[in-house]
Amino acid sequence: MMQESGPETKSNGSAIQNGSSSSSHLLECGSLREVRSNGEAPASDVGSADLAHVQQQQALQVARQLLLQQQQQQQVSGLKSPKRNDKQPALQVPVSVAMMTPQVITPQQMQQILQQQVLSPQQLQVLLQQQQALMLQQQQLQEFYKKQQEQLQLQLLQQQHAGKQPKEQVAPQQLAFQQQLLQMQQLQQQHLLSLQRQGLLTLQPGQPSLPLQPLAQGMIPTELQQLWKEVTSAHTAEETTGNNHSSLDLTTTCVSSSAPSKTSLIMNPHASTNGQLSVHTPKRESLSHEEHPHSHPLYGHGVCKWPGCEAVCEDFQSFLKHLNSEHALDDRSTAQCRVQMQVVQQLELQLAKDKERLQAMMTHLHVKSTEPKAAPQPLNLVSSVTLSKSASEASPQSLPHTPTTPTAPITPNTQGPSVITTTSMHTVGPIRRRYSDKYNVPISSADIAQNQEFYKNAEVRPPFTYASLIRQAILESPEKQLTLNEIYNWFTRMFAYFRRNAATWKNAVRHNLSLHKCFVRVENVKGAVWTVDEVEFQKRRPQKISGNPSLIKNMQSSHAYCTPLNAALQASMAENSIPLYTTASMGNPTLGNLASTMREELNGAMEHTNSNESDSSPGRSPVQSGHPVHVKEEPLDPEEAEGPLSLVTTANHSPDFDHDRDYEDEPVNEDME
DNA sequence: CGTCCTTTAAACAGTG
DNA sequence: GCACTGTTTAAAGGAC
Repeated sequence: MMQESGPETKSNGSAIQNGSSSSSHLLECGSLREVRSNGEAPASDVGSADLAHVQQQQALQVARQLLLQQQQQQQVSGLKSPKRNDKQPALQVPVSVAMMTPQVITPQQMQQILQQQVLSPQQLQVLLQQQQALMLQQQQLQEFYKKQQEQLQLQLLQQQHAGKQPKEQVAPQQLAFQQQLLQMQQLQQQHLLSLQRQGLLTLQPGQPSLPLQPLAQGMIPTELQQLWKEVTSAHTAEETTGNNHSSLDLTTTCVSSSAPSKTSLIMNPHASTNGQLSVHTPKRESLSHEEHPHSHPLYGHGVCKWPGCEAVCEDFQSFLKHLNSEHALDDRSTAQCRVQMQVVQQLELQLAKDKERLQAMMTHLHVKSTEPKAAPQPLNLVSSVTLSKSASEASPQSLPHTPTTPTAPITPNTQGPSVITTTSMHTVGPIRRRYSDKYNVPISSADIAQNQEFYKNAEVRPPFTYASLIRQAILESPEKQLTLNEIYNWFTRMFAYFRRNAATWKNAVRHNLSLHKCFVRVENVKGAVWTVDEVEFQKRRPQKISGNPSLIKNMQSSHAYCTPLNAALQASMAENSIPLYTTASMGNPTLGNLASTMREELNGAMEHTNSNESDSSPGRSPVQSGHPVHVKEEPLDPEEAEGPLSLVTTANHSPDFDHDRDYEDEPVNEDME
């Protein structure tokens, strides 16, 4: 492309740095195991009998894990094993390796898929989010481990002063605990699987005894908790902690994420930042919020996020009051919790299915990509599957720009989830494929919104026209008007794709602004701003409606419930005929809340999520789904843009992007570590 | 095949 | 003179 000769590319040479965050986490996670044995912080009062007991339990646990793993590998082989690395002994898969399983896609494959858009962005987004969740768990585990080390060392110091405990007993104890940690790591992956398979059926708050059985195979949460307390709390070692509540807690949260993160939730206030997949039970909340008041998953933006509640709570204290009064452990809460559990369960199921599908698609495409004729950009790859740093080094040949590293512009302030970036997906390729024409459907807010996180990070060309994007940018603004530069900024902020080749797309933006009558230039005090003439915009809408049926389907379904996650899920649901969604979840805001909660937690920063009203704009889906309905069956509400999208606008920690006229030159460095 | 639409590229003018 | 903004033209490609 010739755009490099444009004036705006002059300084791009040095600006773009390679992303560094993604791989390091994996590496750290991987190295955690090796480091682990170094911990020499001894500990406390656990007698040797207890120790023996613990070790016995561990042996049992390991055996059970192995069994479970084998079972899962057999039964779920369709899901993940197709591309499993065979030299990796199944029994020893550390979590860092196991977690790579979803990423076994080669960058080539990923790229091709992205370019061809055979996957709906929603599906990819779901995948990304799931990966983010996993990575977050890793991080939490790390933090947890560090904390544990610190505490153990503290206790060592104390005990050395007290002359209480001989050192010999401490080392094996530490070792035992480290083994526990190791197992916890190893269990993360399989636990996810087990969630998918067993899910929340086991989570019955009213029946604490029942749920433990399947989960305990992997976790033994009570024992773990007990062990922790024994090890860490010398002064409370005598106490028995395995009461009903604790088992309920552990069970509940084991469902939500994983044992390690749950443990950290309970015991390590620093480790619980996000619980994306959490099912929030009252009990758990009461535990976690005490120590982590700023990240209560049920509280955000002054609103109680208990499914279906949305009560306004000015501050956190009032929220706690509200939570304890309105959502106490009663029948109603329990029922709601069950519903939520089912929702999550379905989500997990769906995730599993989508993952399987993705895997199959990847496999399929990989075969094709090796064919001689294909491979439009055979060198347009990144080198590492694991989102490693080296990915950025393999710059696409036909794109002289150093690849930008969209290292999680999503959540600059929450490094955790952002680990999963699309570093491995960057570079759309030298040749702009005109696949977007297939989707030359004027977008609605929801369309952009549902994929925003995806496009924010993946350098994939959004399948929306410039006009649609410009309109979206303008409508999203508070005053429904933007200067040209602000439009530029919106593009770069919302789409990783537009962080390069600025001369080209900026020219296109200007061209579109001038060309389309729907964009009205308004002289302002401080210059000129651009606004949208919706009538004009609507006039040009009934265009060809063709293209990917699934995409359209996604669009359709998403409009009703707006949140991106919802959209993807619903689309997939529909395809997979999962009944619960259409009945239990769709009808009430539960799923919407869940989805937005998940999104929020992943985003790290967010504004209100009015998933109820936001941008459903039901009048749009017929148009977009190909039904040539009359253009203005519904007065187009400019407010619609303030739904999910505004949510993302604030996801960037720096709302002021006026500086990013040089965005192309300095892309998203802010969130690099 | 023609038309419409979109994208890309480029030239040009006005302005600060 | 330069950068930015805004307009306009042209060409190409895809969809209908």
